[in-house]
Amino acid sequence: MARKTVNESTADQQLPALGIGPYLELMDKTAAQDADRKSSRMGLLMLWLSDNILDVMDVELAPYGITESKLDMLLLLRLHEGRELVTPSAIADRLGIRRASVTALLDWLGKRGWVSREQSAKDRRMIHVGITPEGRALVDQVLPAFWSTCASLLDGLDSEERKVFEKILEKLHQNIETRVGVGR
Amino acid sequence: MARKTVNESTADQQLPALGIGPYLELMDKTAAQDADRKSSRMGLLMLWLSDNILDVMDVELAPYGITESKLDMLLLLRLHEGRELVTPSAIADRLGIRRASVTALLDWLGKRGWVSREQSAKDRRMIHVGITPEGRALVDQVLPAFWSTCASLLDGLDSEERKVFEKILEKLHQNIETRVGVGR
DNA sequence: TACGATAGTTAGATTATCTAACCATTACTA
DNA sequence: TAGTAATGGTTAGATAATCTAACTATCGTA
Repeated sequence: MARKTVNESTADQQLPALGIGPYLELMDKTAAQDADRKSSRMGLLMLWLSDNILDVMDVELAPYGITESKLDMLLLLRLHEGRELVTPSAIADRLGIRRASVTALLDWLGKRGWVSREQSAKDRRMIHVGITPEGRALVDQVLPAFWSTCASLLDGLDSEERKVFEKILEKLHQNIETRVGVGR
Repeated sequence: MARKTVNESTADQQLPALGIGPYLELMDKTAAQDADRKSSRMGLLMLWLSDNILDVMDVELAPYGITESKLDMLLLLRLHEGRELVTPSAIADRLGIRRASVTALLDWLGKRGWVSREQSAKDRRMIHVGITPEGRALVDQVLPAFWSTCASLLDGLDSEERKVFEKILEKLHQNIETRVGVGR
C-alpha cells in the first residue's frame, strides 16, 4: 500500500488484481478478536485511501512543477501575506520540518522567483519571507484545480452521505489531532 | 500539509496554532463557486487526514524497524505463501514500483533473513520469492499492532456513524480505483 | 563585557525511489 | 534451427526530500 509514483504498467500480472482486497483477506485471517475485524477493516480501507488520495494529489500538482510541500509553503505564505511577518523558523515549526529543510525549500522557490527573503531591520538574525506576485499568480492558478480535486474525491456521495461524512471527518480530525506524539 | 517525520518541537511558535484551520480559511477566500466550498472543504479535510494517517502508521511501524513499503512486501508474501509462486516482477507490478526497487527492497529484507530468493527450475530467469519463518514471525508480531492502529483511527464514532462511514468508504474506494492514470 | 541562546545557513548523510544499461535465458520466426 | 526479439532480474548512477551536526552572525543578559 506504499505510495508510489505513477509508472506505466506493462506486464500482465500473474498475481491477483490490485487493490486492497488481498489485504482485507489477510486481515480476516489474522485479526485478533472477531469484534475488531470490522473496524480493522475500515481502518485498513482508510489507510489505503490515504495512500491513494496523496497519489492523486501528486498527479494533480505535477503539471505545475511543484510538490505538496512546496504548495504547502506557498499556501502558508499566501495565507499570511499582509498579516503576520513570517520567518523561516516559524515556517519550520508550522510545517513540522527542520529549519534546514525550510532553507532548502526557500532556495528552490526563490530560484524560481516565487518567494522573497528580506532581512529584518529590528533583529538582524531574522529573515522575513514573502510571496512574490509571480508566486501569488502561481498559487491562484493552482488553487482552483486543487479545490476541484479535493471536491472530486467525493463524487458519488449523495447529500445525506455528505452530511454524515462531514460530521465523521470532524471527529476523525479531533481524533488525530489529539493523538500524542504525532505530527509534533 | 506535507508528510513529515516526527521532530521534537521546541520553539513556541509565533504563527497561529497548527492544524488544518488556516487552510480552510484560505479556501474560503479563494474557492471558485460557492457551491463547491463545502466539498472542497471536505476534500481538504480528507487530504489533511491522509497525511496524518500515514504519519500515524509510520510512527507505529518505527519500533519494528520497518517502513510501510517493507511491511507491504512482507504482507504480500505472507498472503501468497503456499499459494501462488511470487516473482519480483509480479511484486513490482502489484505494488506499483519498479523492478529495480523490488530488488533493493528484497536485498534489504533478505539481509535480515526475512525473505528468501530461489531460482526457478522451469524458467531459469525467474526467481521465486518467499517469506522465511523469521519473516512470518515478524509479520505476526506487527500485525496486531497494525490492526489495532487501524481500528483506533475510528475511536469516537458511534455504531450508526460507523455503518454510514463504511458505505462511504466503499464508494470512495470505487471512486479512486476507477480513476484513470492513478495508481497505475 | 562576556557568555549563552537564537536565527539562518551549510555540509554531508540517509532513504526511497527512479531510469538506463546490462546479462542470462527463453520464445518466436523466417 | 539459427538469429533476433522479448523477458526477468540486477547493477550503476541519479534525484528528491528529508535529516543531523556544526557553523556564523547577532542578540539578550548576568
